[in-house]
Amino acid sequence: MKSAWWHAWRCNRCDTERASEETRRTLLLASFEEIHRCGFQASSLQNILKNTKLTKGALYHHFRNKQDIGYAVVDEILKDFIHEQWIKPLAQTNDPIQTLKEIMQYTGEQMTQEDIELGCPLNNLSQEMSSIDDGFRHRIEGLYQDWRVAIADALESGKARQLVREDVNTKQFAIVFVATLEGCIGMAKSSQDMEILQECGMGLMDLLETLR
Amino acid sequence: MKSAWWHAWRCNRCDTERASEETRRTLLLASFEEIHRCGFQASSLQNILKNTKLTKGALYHHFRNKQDIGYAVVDEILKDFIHEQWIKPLAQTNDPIQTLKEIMQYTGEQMTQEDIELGCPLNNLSQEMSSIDDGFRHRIEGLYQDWRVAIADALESGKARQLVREDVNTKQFAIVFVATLEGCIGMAKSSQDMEILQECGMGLMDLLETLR
DNA sequence: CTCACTCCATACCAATTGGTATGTAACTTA
DNA sequence: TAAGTTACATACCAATTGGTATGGAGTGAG
Repeated sequence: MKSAWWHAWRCNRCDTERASEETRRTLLLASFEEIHRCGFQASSLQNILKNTKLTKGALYHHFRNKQDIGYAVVDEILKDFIHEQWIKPLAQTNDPIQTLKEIMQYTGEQMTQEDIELGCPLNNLSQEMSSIDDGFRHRIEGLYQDWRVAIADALESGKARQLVREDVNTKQFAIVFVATLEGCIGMAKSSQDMEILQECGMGLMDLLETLR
Repeated sequence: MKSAWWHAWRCNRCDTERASEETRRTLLLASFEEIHRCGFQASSLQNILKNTKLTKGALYHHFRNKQDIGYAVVDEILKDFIHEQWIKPLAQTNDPIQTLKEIMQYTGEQMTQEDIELGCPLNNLSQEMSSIDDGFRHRIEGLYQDWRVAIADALESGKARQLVREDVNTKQFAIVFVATLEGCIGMAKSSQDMEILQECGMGLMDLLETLR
């Protein structure tokens, strides 16, 4: 039945459906945090449920199994993050180099001590699960691919505007850029030293400037 | 009792001590491989023992607990690897840039498909355990520190020989170099694509050349 | 010969794991 | 009103986990 406008006024079905989506979202966010803290394999469904005050009934109603939860975290939460933080700004910018530096600076400033300790959730999951579960690997590699393509495309369009040197290998640079960024965050994670992150960031910024 | 030379001829004590060290080494290597495959937390003592055909009695005779095994893997196996592969060659070289490129090339060529899939054991452990266990973190960070210092020192000595530009920030470069290298291996791991590793390697090689 | 010590095997343990079966309240549909 | 579906909660399960207690074979010391 199509919902007419007057159904918005107290449509019980809509209410419960919205509530259901909300609990699913709650489960998903709690799962993301648990996985971010402990890794996927060491993450415990008990802990997730403890934090949400929900039960296994709820969890296994919305997800088929633990693997399904992990996949959903990548497909929904991590994907959203990459798109909002990187891909959308890059798709709109006129000056890709400037935008890349701005995103780096912004995310660097937003980072708390805990963020540094926990590291990049995408990289964490990638390093842990890529060699163990192909479902994870394909999803994660897809995200990295989107990310790199967005950077390369932005740099190519920067060439057209003569804001990027013509001889730059944009595809290769995108690979190195993402790799270096993840590497830097990883270094900061193990050293738990903000200075290391900044030194790394500076190095990357310098590298970016060489593209002009 | 000091062992005189004639004790070498059938010293039963020495035999058993050597055998004991050997089983410890067997356990340690099997643990390293299991951890490299599954990560530390997901690694199973049962699997380790299954591969060695030893038992828990042996394992808990040589190690206090699972954590102790992980620490020993870092302190002995990973440390040895970094020192042999990177620190020693860098300490002896006259041309640090050339040596860095040679090590990269050599390790790149030696890498099997499985090595790419499993990634760098040091980085794997670092990303998994740094935020969870400070014992791991300190040990791993110590290794990274040694590694970076070796690179920076080599580059500094390269300055004296005018093989490295005077204005190079060697300490910062060492950080970026190690971060990028680990990032590249991580990218190759999730993409399972040798080409990605080579593109990354090329980028790093180019970066190295800018130091001359 | 006896005692103690090293090195390792066997058997067992509580705790935790992901997963399932069943129950039930709320709501929609017929 | 009766039947069916959704959205959970509760109770339970086998399997696996890291860890321990005990035992025994081999060896050196006294």
